Amino acid sequence: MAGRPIDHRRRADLLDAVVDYTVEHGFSDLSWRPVAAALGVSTTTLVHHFGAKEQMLEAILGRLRERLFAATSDPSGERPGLAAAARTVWIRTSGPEREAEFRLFFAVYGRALQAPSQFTAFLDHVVADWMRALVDAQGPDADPDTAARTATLVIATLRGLLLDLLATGDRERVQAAAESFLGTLDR
Amino acid sequence: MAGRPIDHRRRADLLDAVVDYTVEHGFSDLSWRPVAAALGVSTTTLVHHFGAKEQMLEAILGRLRERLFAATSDPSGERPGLAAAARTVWIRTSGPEREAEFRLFFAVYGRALQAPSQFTAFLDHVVADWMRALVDAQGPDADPDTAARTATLVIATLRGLLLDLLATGDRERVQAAAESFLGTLDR
DNA sequence: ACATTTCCTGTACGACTGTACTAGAAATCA
DNA sequence: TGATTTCTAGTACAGTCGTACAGGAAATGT
Repeated sequence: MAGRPIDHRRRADLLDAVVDYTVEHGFSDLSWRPVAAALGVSTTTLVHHFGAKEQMLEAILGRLRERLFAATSDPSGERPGLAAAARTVWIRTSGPEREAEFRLFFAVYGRALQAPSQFTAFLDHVVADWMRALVDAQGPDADPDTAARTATLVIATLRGLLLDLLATGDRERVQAAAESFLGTLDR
Repeated sequence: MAGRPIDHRRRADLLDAVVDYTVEHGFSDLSWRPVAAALGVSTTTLVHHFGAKEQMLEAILGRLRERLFAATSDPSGERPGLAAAARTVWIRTSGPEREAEFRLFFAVYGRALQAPSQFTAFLDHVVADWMRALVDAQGPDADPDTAARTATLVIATLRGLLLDLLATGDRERVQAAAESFLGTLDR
């Protein structure tokens, strides 16, 4: 009963590097050998830590979700109301810092829609996570149905605007539409 | 100066069948041999008619765009106003008949965002086509800037809602949000 | 020191990829 | 009929894919 202990940090570091590579090089053509070459390790090292390729994809998606959630969620425990929460989310998602990660996000989203059984974890969270946050932002006194309807609308609009921005790069037009929408939430 | 004439209809029929296959089997793993087997032809037949694989992908995307545009655009030359136009678009896009095609649409959209240089034709049209239609629906007297802003918002919201619907299948919640949004356009 | 487990590598194998090449059948004009 | 072009199929080739296998180095408990 002994042996070398499992190095969990090693796997976490590798996963972070793999996610970085995926964000930059895309997700559809991902394969062991180019990733391993970019990280300076052998393909068998990656196989050893992640098992099958499908398991590595799951790990990548989970890590990506952690990153995007951490980047857009507000660490402060305050409850600033729906309008302010939506405005914060838009500012953080539309900024150029997270652009590459959101391109990957939508690439995964689209692929998940065509192969739902292979991306159940992603699809279960892709709407529910933000729904929870935006419903909470409306306070405990809001009517649940209208709160859900409003949260749905906010998520859809902001994501649709982000799709437009990433596709066209026309920040001026998209930003004007976003401000118009966010303005309606203040009332 | 003779020879067998080029059979353009043959290519068009093959393309339609290939698009059908792509809608059903997805777009990321598309390759010659499975498609040819499904159509009952040889791989070299497909190569002969489409050239390189990248050219076939372009042809598929173009044909898909024609289908979606024909399915959502209103053949009547009337000008029913923005609210009615948006409502028509939502009804036609959210119906279950076109679900598989829109799953493919978003899969292509996501992939195009990660490899923009390979999908310039798609990205050039993905917003502009609907923009033109929704700006026209507002009539020639509308202020161009506000018309563009409103059209941008309508496209983004409807596409975001469609993303939600396809991901969650929660038609009741999404439909309620859509009606709430479409109601604001009537004023 | 020794057994045991993990970490990492190199190699190998079958499956699949895009596509170039060859060749026969079909359809046209001269 | 004959020349010419298209259509279709079969074959082959180099490359990539995921991953199974064997073995050496490192790190632990006994």
